[in-house]
Amino acid sequence: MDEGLSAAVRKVFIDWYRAGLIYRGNRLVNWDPVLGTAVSDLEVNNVERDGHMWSIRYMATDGAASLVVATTRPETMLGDVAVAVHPEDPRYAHLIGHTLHLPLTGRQIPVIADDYVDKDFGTGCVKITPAHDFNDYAIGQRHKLPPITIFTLDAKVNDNAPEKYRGLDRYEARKAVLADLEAAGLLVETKAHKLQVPVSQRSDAVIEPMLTDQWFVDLTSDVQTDGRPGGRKAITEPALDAVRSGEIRFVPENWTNTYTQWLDNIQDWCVSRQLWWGHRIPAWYDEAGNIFVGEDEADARAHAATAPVGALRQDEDVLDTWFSSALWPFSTLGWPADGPVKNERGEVVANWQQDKIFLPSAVLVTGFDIIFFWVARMVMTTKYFTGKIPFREVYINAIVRDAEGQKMSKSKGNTLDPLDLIDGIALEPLVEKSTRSLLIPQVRAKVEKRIRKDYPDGIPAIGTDALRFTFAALASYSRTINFDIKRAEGYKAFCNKLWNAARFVLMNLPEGQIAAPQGLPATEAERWILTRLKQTLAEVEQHFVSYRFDHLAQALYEFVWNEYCDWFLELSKPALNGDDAAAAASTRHTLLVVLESVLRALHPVTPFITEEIWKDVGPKLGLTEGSLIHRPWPKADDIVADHAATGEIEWFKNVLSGIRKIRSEMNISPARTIPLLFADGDASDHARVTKFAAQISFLARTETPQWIEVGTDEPASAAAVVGALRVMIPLAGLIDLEAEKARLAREISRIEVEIRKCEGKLGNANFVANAPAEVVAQERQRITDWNTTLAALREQAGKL
RNA sequence: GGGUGCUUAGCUCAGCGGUAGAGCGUCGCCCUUACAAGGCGGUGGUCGUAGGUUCGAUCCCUACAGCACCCA
Repeated sequence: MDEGLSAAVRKVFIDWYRAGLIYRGNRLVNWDPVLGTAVSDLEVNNVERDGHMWSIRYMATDGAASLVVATTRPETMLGDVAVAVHPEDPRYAHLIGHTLHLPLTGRQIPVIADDYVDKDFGTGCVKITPAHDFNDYAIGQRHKLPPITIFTLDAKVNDNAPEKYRGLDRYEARKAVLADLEAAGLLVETKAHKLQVPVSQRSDAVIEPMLTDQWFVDLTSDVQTDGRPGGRKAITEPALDAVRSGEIRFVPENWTNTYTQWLDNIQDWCVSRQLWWGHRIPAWYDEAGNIFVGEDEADARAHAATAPVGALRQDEDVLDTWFSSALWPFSTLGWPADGPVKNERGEVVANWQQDKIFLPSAVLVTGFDIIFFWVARMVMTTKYFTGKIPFREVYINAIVRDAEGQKMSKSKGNTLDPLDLIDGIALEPLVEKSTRSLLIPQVRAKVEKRIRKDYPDGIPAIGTDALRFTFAALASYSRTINFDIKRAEGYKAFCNKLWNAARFVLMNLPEGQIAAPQGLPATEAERWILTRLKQTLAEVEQHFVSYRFDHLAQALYEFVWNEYCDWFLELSKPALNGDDAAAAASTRHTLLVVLESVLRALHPVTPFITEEIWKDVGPKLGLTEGSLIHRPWPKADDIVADHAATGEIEWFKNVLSGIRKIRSEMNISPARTIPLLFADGDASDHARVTKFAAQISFLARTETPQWIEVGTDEPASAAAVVGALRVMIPLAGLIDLEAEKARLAREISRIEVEIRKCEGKLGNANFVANAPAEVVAQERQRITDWNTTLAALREQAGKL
């Protein structure tokens, strides 16, 4: 173990001990009889198991009466010290204060009254075994009944029990006890019962509550007997306040409740473990059992109030692993040394004097499953020992589950190795790998079956960037992520798309650097894509601030694919190949500039592919950083918006989509060049058609568009409507007249539905009176637009 | 028992008071000179159930159901 961190652990233990905040006590703890160690409450899982509820009769010593207790653990009766009933239970009021024969033991125990007892559960009588049940322990304390431990540390019956049961395992003892009760006629009833069984997280062994000597951190007392502050005041409350006051913020916010609720109900922290690895507890005992705590034996002696009796012996136990983890925020910065900390090669690895400025750090990223284990305890120790909070924000990420929503775990064989997702793996090796460590044949068969069903072709190679992008895209505020490989495959396609877009841009550039054009970019398409880039970057920045990586990934995905690739790259083709040299030069530069900004924005999410592409892109812009990671973050503010251009391009997209839709629905081959006519429309439509004629022809594969003058005959055509403009494709030889009529009819009825919805709203006096003016205005605008479209569609239908 | 979430298209998930969205799947046409890991165009949802608040509810409130997790 690293000496610097060991020093931190020792100092914390010793300081807390000398402040009266760590104590050694004989307490009931969660004992793992397989590992032979105490474990903390947090390391115990309660699982539902099928068991039994046994009813046992205890006879009163006066011979007149008896009562029946119900229990799920009959063997613990060997350690019973009383039977409790509810003080207001009329059935048993007459027995309170009497004594009972405890069967099989020859002991006598009292009947006591305690309102912990639930009158309606079982028989209303509860056997009290303080040494092996937490609730019973509390009752025992209240009634000053000394506990009787009946198990050894490996859960076998000990010498406090009658001889016949000694040495039996707790479950063998159960059988023996039941058999003897049965024989004595005292077993009244046996019935099936579902019960909560405490199970050790690490060993899966059933926990046995056991009275042992352990070390505890006081987190619950307000004030010590000598007047010094107790653990609640000194440790727990400052940690609560740090979050309650907003000094530390959880993202998503609702985890604040989880944190505060736990701290509000916290118990003292059992920090000793009977394991052979870990930080050894810096405590020594003399032959009289006195405790000496210190850096080492000499220090411990020096700080002792009394002289030790005989030789000192160090505690064999080690500290809970979370004890040292709790110190991470400051132990890693060199604390408790007050200067440079060197490693074994003499290199300075930390220096508290300098490094403490990194406290608090900005953010801790972690899973909600260790909010108690780790987050809360870091806050406690950091506040106590440095007076500062450890971090300002705690981002709680979701936990990844398999496609069926099951928590991934090695014992279930449903884990996915990230490397297998990145590189791909064939079915057989995947099956072998997933079942290799499974020892139970039934589980093995089940896992194999599931894998063959879920991944019949193995796992395709997703790639590092695509996997990273996938997790970003899945990182919403929800608490679980059901991992679906299909989603990752989609994002793999995105990486491919980006790669190909870059190839297109680069292959269209001449040798050498690409200079920026004088003044504004020459074309509206450029000014539009720059405006959209500006908006996207602004959005991305917001999503970083709010930790919405899913929205961030989505925004960049949409910009790259749906706008840059689908529209700008396509629009650049006529510009690059057209006659306007200035437009071509300007477009080349804009293609490059937007790509370079996108690479920067995507770099945190897809670091490798962006870096690789940038190696070619950066130099073309004369950038000197040499590596994408050295480039500054792209700022929305650095880009000039042009909203007029946006309007122009939106119009263009509508016209083009209209033509494409007709082509597709009328089954006109994409390769075929078709005639194109425009009719009606306003002055701006005329100007736009003139401006975009070449691009429309190029991208829609049409002949040069022609206008139909008002009043002249027009050929039967299929038409799309954009505002008041009719975009028409003559039918002759291309289109089925009936099919077009049907298509128009569908379109008309769809719009009529929309109009009726609008009319319904606007016809409602309450809506007009109560809704905000802008909502009403928006509704009026919509109905106007729909009516314009409808009129154009009807005119077109009439012409057929 | 206490608590916290979730329930939206076939699947995985966004949206959370004012025209229901994405990816994958699916259907049709296309190997069009960056990309078939692609292009273009479709299909698909009374937003768990029942009440309530509101001019208006997938969104807010209440109850219920189902699922998940946390703490006893």
